[in-house]
Amino acid sequence: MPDIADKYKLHENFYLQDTLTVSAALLGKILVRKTGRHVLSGKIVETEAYLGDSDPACHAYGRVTPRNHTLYMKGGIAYVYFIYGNYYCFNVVTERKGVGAAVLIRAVEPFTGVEQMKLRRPKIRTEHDLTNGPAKLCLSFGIDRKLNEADLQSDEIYISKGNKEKFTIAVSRRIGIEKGAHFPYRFFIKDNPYVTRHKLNKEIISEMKS
DNA sequence: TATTCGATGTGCT
DNA sequence: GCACATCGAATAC
Repeated sequence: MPDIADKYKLHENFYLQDTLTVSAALLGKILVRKTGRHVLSGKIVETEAYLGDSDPACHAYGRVTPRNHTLYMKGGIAYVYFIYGNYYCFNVVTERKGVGAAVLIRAVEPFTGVEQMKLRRPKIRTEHDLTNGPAKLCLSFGIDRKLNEADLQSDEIYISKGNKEKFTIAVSRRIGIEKGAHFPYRFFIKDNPYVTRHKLNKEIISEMKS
């Protein structure tokens, strides 16, 4: 069943651009997840770029393995990995086949399907806790390893254009890593309440307008 | 409010 | 064996 939002899906060429460009450009776009009759969606408010086999923080650093081979596929698919024995993180693969780069979606602002998200996360305290973190949003959106390598032109998960609002993009170091930690590869919408709460929010390296 | 710490399973060395 | 792109409960203040 076609959905009105389908015609606003980001074109596959969007994902073939430079990874830092994609990482910043994804802010304000809408992540859409369809499960059964439900449509869950949210505005992307925080991302991190992982630049491929030359970036020591990227899973593609080093050899090709069963886990990271997804990263080397053509941009425009999902890379979902399991972490810390409990959680999943959702990435968008970028650039040409063989580059090994991706953008981690770290936080979204819920748009539709909030009640369904709450059913999946009955213990949250505030609405922010639904999606202000990479593993939290995967829980709320029902994203797990079954979506690894999913085509972002598919209906089960995709990203569409947002509205034309203007906002300030802030840039900081990446969160939760040790190798390659000093690179300014984290992008977030300044002052958006759904951004991950972190001390790096006060250590903004640069800003730009969307 | 800020910081610490345990849970947990998988992939790679 | 150990590191790990996290979370949330417990603790300290």
